[in-house]
Amino acid sequence: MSDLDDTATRLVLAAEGLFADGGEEGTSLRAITRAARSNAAAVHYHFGGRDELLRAVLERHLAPLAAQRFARLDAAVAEHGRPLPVTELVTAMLAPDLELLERLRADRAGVARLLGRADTLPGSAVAGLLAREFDALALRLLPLLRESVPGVDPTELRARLRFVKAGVAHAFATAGDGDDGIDLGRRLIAFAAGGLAAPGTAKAKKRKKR
Amino acid sequence: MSDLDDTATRLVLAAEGLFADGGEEGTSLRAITRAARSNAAAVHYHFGGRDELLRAVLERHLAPLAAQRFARLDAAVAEHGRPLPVTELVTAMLAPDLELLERLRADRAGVARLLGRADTLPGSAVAGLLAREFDALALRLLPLLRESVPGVDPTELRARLRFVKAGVAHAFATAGDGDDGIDLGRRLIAFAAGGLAAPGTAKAKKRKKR
DNA sequence: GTCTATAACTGGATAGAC
DNA sequence: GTCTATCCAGTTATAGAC
Repeated sequence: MSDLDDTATRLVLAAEGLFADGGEEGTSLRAITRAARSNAAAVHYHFGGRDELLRAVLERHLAPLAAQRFARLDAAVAEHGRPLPVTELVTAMLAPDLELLERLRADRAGVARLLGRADTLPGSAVAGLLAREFDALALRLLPLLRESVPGVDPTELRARLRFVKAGVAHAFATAGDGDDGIDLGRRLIAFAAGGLAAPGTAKAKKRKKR
Repeated sequence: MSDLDDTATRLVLAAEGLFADGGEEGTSLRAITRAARSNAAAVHYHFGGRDELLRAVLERHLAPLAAQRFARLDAAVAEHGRPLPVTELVTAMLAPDLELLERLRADRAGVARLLGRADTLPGSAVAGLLAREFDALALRLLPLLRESVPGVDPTELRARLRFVKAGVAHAFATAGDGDDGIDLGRRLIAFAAGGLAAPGTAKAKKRKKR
């Protein structure tokens, strides 16, 4: 661990703490450099500016999550075969997020809230990052989901995946609000499974054939 | 309409437009007063400061919504009696929001996105406002929901209501992203109804009796 | 790679005239 | 109620010594 007190690492960690409980726009570069016992020039040298530093903070958590989600899906398919039961599918796709949330809730709830806000942040440095991750996940997930929930239009399934994502983001964004207890993960999985498996909003189709 | 070009009204409207497509912290008081053809002193005279102006912008949209939701619920109960079918319950609680979203999507998507971000805004001027509205709605909704979805723990139902709220917020926050079509409202209602009605996460209960 | 010093601005707030 | 003028603390970014 030669980078434990590497300047760049100290900056990312300090930024994480301050962005977490001060808001992204509310915390200044100066506050960060003060906390990291560094200076503004170092931030520009290592990251290029304040926005890219925020991006680095988020990616440090999000990149591992994405990898874990894919691994869990592979494992679930290997264990249960296809079609995957909806609950297994939902559990596999949400487990890494929920485990991270559980880890953060104890002593770093602010970081969880920051991650929960991430995909609605106005700043452009972050936009796209989350969108690309969602697209990649949806690409892997939709074929499985279509088998698990037959009879629902694919574009509707994709919309439902977005709602599930919103639920996850909400769980992160409200971490530490008190009453959201330790069952939140199980409850979110049950809710998401029910929502994904709901009957489709079949309307009068305008297909070539009828 | 004596207040059409009232200074306070001009300020609120200008602020709405700029907060909407510039981010809440990204737009300055000066930009707002320039757009409203007014000045900083007027903002402080009428609202007390920049944060309270943001609060006024949000409340102008949120207050009518809250009233409409209660009215729709009353109407739904009057029409369908109790217990209310889940889909009717969900439709009644979400219709005002979805109609507002539809109205905004055409030419004021930025305002929709602002409202969607509202309950995760770090600033303290807004916090509590949304929380109080949710509490009031949940107080009215939970008794109805317990009848419509029997056999699920009340605290779990409350958690599910939060997930539904998150879905609504998400729909607003992503307004104008392109692919989220005109069916989003119907789809959200179907998803929410399915999630609310899902089987409870019954676990080994530790009750006095067993 | 790291720092100090400073440039070049913009922020919200307010006093006080009208 | 409305404005101008002003205060000053705050911001990011960078030049240039070490």
